[in-house]
Amino acid sequence: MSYNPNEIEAKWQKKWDDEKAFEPDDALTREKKYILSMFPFPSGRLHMGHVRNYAIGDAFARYYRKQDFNVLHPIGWDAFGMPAENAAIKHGRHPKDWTYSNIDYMKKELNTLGLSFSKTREFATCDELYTKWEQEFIIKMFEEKLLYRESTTVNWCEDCHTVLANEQVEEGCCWRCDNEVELKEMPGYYLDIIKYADELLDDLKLLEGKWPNQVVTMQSNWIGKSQGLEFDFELSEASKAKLGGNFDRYTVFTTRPDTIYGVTYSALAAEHPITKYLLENELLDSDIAQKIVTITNMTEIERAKEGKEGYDLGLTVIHPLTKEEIPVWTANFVLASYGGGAVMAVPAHDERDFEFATKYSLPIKRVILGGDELPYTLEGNLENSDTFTGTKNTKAKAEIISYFEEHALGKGTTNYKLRNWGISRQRYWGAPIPFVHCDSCGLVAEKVENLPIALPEDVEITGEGNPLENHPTWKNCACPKCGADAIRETDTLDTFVQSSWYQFRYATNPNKWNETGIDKEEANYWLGVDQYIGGIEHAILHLLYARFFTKVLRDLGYHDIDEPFENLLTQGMVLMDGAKMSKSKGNTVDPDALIEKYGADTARLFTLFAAPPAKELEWNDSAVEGAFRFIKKLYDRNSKVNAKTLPNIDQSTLSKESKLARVKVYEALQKSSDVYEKTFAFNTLIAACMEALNALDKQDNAEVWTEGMYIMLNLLEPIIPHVTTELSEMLFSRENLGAKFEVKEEVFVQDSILYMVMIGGKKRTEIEMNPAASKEEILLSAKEAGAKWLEGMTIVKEIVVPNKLVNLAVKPA
RNA sequence: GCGGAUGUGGUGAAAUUGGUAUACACGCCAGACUUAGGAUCUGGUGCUUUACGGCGUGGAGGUUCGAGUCCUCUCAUCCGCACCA
Repeated sequence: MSYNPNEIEAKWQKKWDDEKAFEPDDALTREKKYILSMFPFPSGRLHMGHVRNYAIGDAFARYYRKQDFNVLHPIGWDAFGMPAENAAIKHGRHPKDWTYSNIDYMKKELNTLGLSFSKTREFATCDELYTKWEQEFIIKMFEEKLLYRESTTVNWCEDCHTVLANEQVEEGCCWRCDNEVELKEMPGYYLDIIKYADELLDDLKLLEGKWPNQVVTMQSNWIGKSQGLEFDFELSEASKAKLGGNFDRYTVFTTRPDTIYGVTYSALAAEHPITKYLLENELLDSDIAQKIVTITNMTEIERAKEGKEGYDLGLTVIHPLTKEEIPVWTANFVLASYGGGAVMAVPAHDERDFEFATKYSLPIKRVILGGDELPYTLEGNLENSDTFTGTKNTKAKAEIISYFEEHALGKGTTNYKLRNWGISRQRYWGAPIPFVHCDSCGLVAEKVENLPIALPEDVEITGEGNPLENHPTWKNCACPKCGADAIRETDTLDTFVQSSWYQFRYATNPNKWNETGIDKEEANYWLGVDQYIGGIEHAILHLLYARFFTKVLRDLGYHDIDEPFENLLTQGMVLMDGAKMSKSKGNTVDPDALIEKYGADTARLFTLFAAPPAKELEWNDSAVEGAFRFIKKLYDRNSKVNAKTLPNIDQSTLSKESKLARVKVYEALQKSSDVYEKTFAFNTLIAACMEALNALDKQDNAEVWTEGMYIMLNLLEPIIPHVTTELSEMLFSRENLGAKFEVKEEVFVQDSILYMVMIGGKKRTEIEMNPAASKEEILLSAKEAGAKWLEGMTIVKEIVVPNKLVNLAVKPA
């Protein structure tokens, strides 16, 4: 019978379903492994990236199941989001209908891959039951003041008609549609992620060595912690008067308090309240005012491209130490969103300040010695700095902060680049934010017993405005506090909120899903995820938010876990002709067609064999053929097996070829645990199995064949489960799949050992030695064999590396 | 600019962590079987040289009996952040 993947695969997929073979054990007693591939967005069809992601995850899950771990390997659907609404706009389909029918279709596709998912724990994040618990968390966060509403300048994508979080802006463009992001002032809901910045940063240490370095550093840079001094500049009397007595002072932040005596001007952001006041009250020349307004209309990227630009505001402040009067400018390089939107400028020791001062002929005052050229930004002793003169600048930082604190002029403080997470989206297809606006009570959280606040089904989605806002009745409600007529919040939650806690939802037994969002005991048992697998594109967004949510939910008492994902494997992209597969480029491979032609096992084998998982995977049709050939060959060799159990082999009776075959089989066995637990180099494990099969093929001992197949089918089962299970059932009644193997050392004992002979560091010849030969005997043989190259030479050093080589260092006699 | 990675045959990639570089696979070449082969099987395949040999892991040095692996410098490519005071 020849290999027929479609038949075999359908058979085992059905059997696994019928046997409910992959459900975790409800008794939380055994040691566990939680294996999770990032859940998919139900876009409509599976792509090769999914295949790779789930093939890797499945290999881990099946491996650990075989090692007797209690394995949780779930799947679900990240189901809210813009594409559902875009489909509605384009094809007139309801987002809910579009989403759930996509899920149905993709579920079938996933099923043909033979993945060992728990099927009872599957859910979609748009299920109302999921929304219900998410809304509960949101309300709790509001009660704990981790969630607040404020009106501020936000990133707005006109294409998506919604606000974006900072993390969702890539080079000034929307992460989803690549449209240029605009700035807009509007109210929204924020989660206080900055409150957790220190823990998020510090706990990265726990992930070192378990997460890719790159991801750890990216998160650390994104949080962007810096320490320094915060102090106030007091405005001069004349300036106070000019500002109508509305301002006395403003705060600045610096990481370089050591340069405080070098301050020659101060600069405010165009959005700073003082700048705004001057504009609104027409206290500036009209052409300057006009130019400042132009700056406020530009994004940060545009401002950066523009070069340094600024205007004298005609104000002065008092230097806190020298009491000198210092001019105040507005400058386009001062960011409104960081450090209070105002800076002290030290042109002598800061490149930006220097550039600006040079352009506008502002004074430059040197306060650190070292180098000839300005700006000087390296270390050195202070000068022109009153009592601090002569102190090393690194030391002076702390001393000056202390001085400010002692004299109540300012304080040491920490700043982060991280901004609070804006979670409102002005879209329909998301989880409604469970709040109500009441004329008398203000912002009120919905009562928990009223959850979920579900989406109305009868909406018109046109792409114009917020569909919930436009709905005639949905937003009308009673205030949960006073009962008066009130208006429901029409913003929905960012979809990243859903993916921030799904790992806990899976861990909760579905029979409790009605009663609780997260079961504490089960969460504590299953989490953290022992192996998380997904794309590097989530290095900041999802992975940072999920870490944050984990800590918040811990502090709200839902569980005791600090980090959600213990080990992270970021898989590389699937490429074709050197470019990422995409519909628009037309360089895609359809997984369905591939499975139809070769079967799921070939698809899985190829994706794991062609490259190590973290690397990019270049698609190659003929290499897919190669993977198929290997499976076919493996299948054909079932006729070589002559027993149903693992034979006891007398090593001494074997031919050289049979001995080598056993070596290869046991080498593959040795490799296996290393690959699953340390290196993740599935490609090398597969190569080792190919070598073993090639070596078996070069000999004809039926017992060696039986042993080889018995072991190899076990090793390959996590990678190509259908064909291995089929063969295993046929040959060994599946007993080898659960078997544990000892590496038999006698297999590696050789009759003779080949030593390489190096003379003068160059490989010259080889000698064959008895394994029991002494060092002296080996050297003697080596010298005999290498006599030709030793002529006229004196040996200065003799090195024997056991079982490997002899190296004779020589020099001319 | 800052940070993180990566550079090995025609291609995807290995190398027990300092010990015979190129395992495994694709491709290519030759042969067998075939009406045919884009099926299957067998053998070969780093470069160079008639040969002995020489040279080869981006480049240049260094450490070592011995370096793809360690050190110094350098080049190239990819990714992330980017006026964060």
